[in-house]
Formats: sequence, structure tokens, C-alpha cells
Amino acid sequence: MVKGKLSERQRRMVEFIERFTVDSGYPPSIREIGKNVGISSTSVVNYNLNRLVDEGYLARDKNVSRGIRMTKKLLKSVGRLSDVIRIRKVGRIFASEPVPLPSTDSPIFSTDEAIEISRDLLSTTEGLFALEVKGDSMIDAMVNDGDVVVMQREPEWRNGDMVAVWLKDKEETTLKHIYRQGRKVRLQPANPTMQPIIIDNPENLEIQGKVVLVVRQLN
Amino acid sequence: MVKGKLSERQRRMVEFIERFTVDSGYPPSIREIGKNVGISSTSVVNYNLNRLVDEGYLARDKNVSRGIRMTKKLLKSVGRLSDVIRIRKVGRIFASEPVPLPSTDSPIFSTDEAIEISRDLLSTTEGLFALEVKGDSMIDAMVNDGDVVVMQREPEWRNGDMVAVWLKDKEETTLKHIYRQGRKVRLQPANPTMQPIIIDNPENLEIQGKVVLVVRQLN
DNA sequence: CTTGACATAGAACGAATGTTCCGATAGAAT
DNA sequence: ATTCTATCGGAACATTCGTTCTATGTCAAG
Repeated sequence: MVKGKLSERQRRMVEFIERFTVDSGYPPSIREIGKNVGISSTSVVNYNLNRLVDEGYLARDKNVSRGIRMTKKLLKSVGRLSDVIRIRKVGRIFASEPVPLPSTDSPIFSTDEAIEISRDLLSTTEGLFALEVKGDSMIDAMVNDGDVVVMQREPEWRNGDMVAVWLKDKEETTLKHIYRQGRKVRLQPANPTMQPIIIDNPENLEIQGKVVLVVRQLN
Repeated sequence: MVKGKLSERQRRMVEFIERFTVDSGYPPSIREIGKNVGISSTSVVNYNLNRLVDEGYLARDKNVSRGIRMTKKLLKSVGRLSDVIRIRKVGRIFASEPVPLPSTDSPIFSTDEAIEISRDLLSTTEGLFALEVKGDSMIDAMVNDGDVVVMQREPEWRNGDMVAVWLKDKEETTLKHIYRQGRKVRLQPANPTMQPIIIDNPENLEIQGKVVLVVRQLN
């Protein structure tokens, strides 16, 4: 057998083990696997189980009935292991108002004012908060009315980050990619067809957070 | 025994069963429970297991080794009911090519070709697949290079849905909100500043999927 | 004190389950 | 053709494991 590849039989075994375990709350016995995959011999099931162990899909305990453990790899591929992070929606974001920042860092808030994001999508989990976009004023940032923007409270920024900035003179919030240009700062819209803004006086900027994720739910 | 109350022994049994199951991937046998809770007799363990079933903490299957199932009540308190869904990334989406559709519905695929989405963000979990957007050709749909589009295989559509359509005559894939207009069909860009397309002959359209979610990861 | 429900122990039994061994088959490599 | 390896099938075997039965102890109610 080619390393890393599963035979049809083995694929069906893995599938059955996964389903059985989820349904029953415990793993199947060798004979149950055989019966459901169409193998009459327990030794053949045993043989293929060991192959699956070799391939890293399963772990087995000797002399233990139903002693099959799904590997993290498999658990993950089934989506049972990874976690979700609940991020507080602290408010809405308009062009005409500063970003509402989270008041307290209290981890206690009700479900309806939170959005759940799988950890998979995030590189950081610290200092996150979410905002719902209201209105069409952010379309140059490729952000729609109704989109949810996950941001990180973080005064530092690096070239290319998308940040929420409050432009003091214009009294306006905007989402832009930000770049240093000597003493000046360039704010680049996400939409490549639109023109950047050059800020001569960086004092005029107030970075209110780094955009980490944008989620748009249709329906 | 008072209904609803657990004896110290039973409390320890439940705790052990939880821990053992999480650690091992399968439930403990009667003798393993006995040994770890300090009960020498299998019949006593059996007796108390049945008590726990009566109290709704466990379910048991007769004549099945390790046939103990933790109740949802118990599972939830342990936090094993994970809430992410793994969606397969079946490819990339260009304007110039039809949408690649998922070949098999095999639930087994490696981690790197999937995206994890919390169930919270989805209304359906059936027939989902994900595509990575390549290039700037979708900016009128407010979708960026690098964005991930989660779609649902679904030939039906309702007014206002965002769908991926293949325009046969133009040989072009595009993401648009779709509306019926008498015999014609209107394709409306998500960007409100852009003009809709009116399709006189709906035969020219091939709906390839409904857009359910758009995710943009910065970093 | 007696009774009865509840809980506990220990042992024995039989069914469920994992393990091992032998032989057969097929295909690739030599 | 021969050898080697991977896979498969069947059967016997050994252990694990759930079930059951009997005996004992506890404690509150009658």
C-alpha cells in the first residue's frame, strides 16, 4: 500500500468508526466493524486497523475491548476537536462616528451580543471585539452593510495592516490598509480601483484597532 | 436514595467515567470503574451504574462491553459537543472559469484543505463547500482576492440570494444578487454603486451555488 | 424486635471481544 | 518461473467483560 493512501476498505472503516463512535458514544468492536464494512474475518479487520494505526488515523490499546481511539488528526477532520471563540459585538460602525471600543473586558456577556468564530480563523485571541457595519460608507474597504468586522485592540500596526482609523479633522471613521511613507502615512482602500489617501500629519490619525477578520453572512 | 441526588460514590463514578472517556476515547469497563473508585465487586458497580441511568446521567447498552454512553446533559457539561463545521475547500474561483464543484461527498479530507466555521454562522450544514477567490475580478461583488466564499450546492434560488452564476455566452463566472423580473432575470452587484445586468434569456444562466458566507482573513 | 428497601461483596457463568496462527491469493519485483 | 510482500479468510484460543445469584450489612419504619 502506498504510504498515506487509504484503500477503499480502509476508508470505509474509518468512516464507520467515526459514525459509530459519534452515534453510540463508544467505539465499535472488531466484529461490528467487520459486519458493517463487509469483512467476515476478524483478523482482516484487525489487520487493517493496524494499518490505520500505522497511517496515524487511529490509536489502539492492546487487549482492550473497543480500544480504538481516533487520532487528533481524525478528530480534527471530523470537526470534533477544535474550538470556537466567542467575540463580543460591542456595537455598530459608521463612517461618521469613532469606533465604539469595548468598555470592560468582562468575559460575561449574553449570546445574542456575541459572534462565534472558530479558532481556526484567528491568529490571535487576545483583545478581540466585533462590530457590525451599518450603511454603505465602507464600500471602498470592500465591506458591506451588515458585515461583521472582527477587530483587535492594538495600537501598533505594520505596513499593510487593515485598520480602523478616526480622522480627526474630517471626523470620520474609515477602514483602510495603512502604510508608512516617510513622515507621511498612506491609507489605501481595499478596492484596488480606488485611490489612496495621503495623510501629511500623522497626528491627525487615531488608530482604533486592527481588522482581523471580516464575515459576511448571506440569508 | 433520594431522587436526583447522587451518593458520593456515584459522583466519583460519573467523574471517573467522564475523565476516562475523554482521555481514552472510549468508556471504561465495569472493572475499570470499580478499581478506580474503590469498589471490589463488579455487581456493585453495575448496580450503581443502573442508578445513574435512572437519574439520567448515563445510558447503557445491554451486553456491550464499555456500552456506556454519557448523556447529552453530561456531554455538554464537559464541552464535547463541538460547534464547528469543517467545510472542504474544493478549489479557487476565477471570473474566467466555472465554479469547481465538489467531486465526492466523502467526509474525510485533510486539515489543510478545509476551513472551519462555527455552526453559529451557518443556517444550513448540508451541501456546503468553500472556494478561495483568486484575482480582483469579483470586486463588484465586494469580494476580494484571497477571500473565502462558502457556497451551498442548491439549484433553487429566491429573490435576493447571492449566487455564483456561469454566463454561458460570456463564458464568465460572477457573484451577484439574483432577482426575477418577469421572464427576465436581474443580476445585481453587491456594490450599490454599480449597475445591474439584465439577462433576457435565463437559459443563458447556470446557477452553480448559493453564497452562504464570505470570510476575509487579514494577516 | 422484625421487616423491608437499599447498598454492598464475592463468586461463578457465559457472552463478547481481541489475538494468533495457518493457509490462500494476487501482484510486483527479481 | 520464482520469490517476496501485502492482503485476505477462517478457525481456534485466551482474555475481557457484562450478567446473575447468593449472602451480608445498614438503617429507618412499623
